Amino acid sequence: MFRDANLDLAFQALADPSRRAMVDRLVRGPATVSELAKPLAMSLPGVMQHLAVLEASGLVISEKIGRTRTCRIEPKVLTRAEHWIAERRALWERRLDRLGQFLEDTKDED
Amino acid sequence: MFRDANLDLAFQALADPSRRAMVDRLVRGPATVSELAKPLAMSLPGVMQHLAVLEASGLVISEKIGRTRTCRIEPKVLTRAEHWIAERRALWERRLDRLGQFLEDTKDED
DNA sequence: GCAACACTTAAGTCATTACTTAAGTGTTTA
DNA sequence: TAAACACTTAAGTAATGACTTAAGTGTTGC
Repeated sequence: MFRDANLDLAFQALADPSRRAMVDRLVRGPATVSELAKPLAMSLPGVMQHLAVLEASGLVISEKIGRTRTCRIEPKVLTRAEHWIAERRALWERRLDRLGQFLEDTKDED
Repeated sequence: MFRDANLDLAFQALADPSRRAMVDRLVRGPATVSELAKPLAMSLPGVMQHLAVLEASGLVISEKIGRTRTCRIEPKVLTRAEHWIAERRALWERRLDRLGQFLEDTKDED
């Protein structure tokens, strides 16, 4: 449970606005490196490096055909990150409920 | 929509396993700095710096009473991060559905 | 009052990140 | 076949991150 390198890489990847923009583009369908680069005020090697981070995290996979590389989302890691947060929110809400119940139960005890 | 510094900070904060361990502890209820530090093989100033990152991201708030500082989760940012992912997953699933429908519709066209 | 306690600040180190420009490699098109 | 295209590699730089140790501040218990 501790030292989940997958989550490290996933959240790290999502922490950068350029990479989130790339993910945002890719959930709408596959794209080439150039297409991903177009809206980003950045050199192509810069985009490649972001892509490498996204691939290392497992959020994105890509395949080269001829001279163009096509990238697509791989949703498993995205789902895992979402679940990590959802579980913690559930714990937090459960605790709030217990707290509310406790306050309710002890409302007029003194 | 672009340049969402809140999400930058939130995902960045969650990218570190020590900070996730702290969040994990705090969703179960408030804790002092020392309590947060105990399971982390790290000096207290190290923990303080992680706490500063968590507070800067808005994931955690803390209050000092006497000589002890008590930390607690502030769930808004956690929820926002979860929603960012959930929206992208929804977009991705919607696209898969459209694609499936398209394949279904054109199944025996040739 | 003074020692233990619970942080807190400061400062230094080493690694990683987010870029850049320049110079490739292999593929396609005219 | 030569130029344009779509990356790709390499290398350099400035900033940020994740720690550390040492020294400090204010609070509490004896």
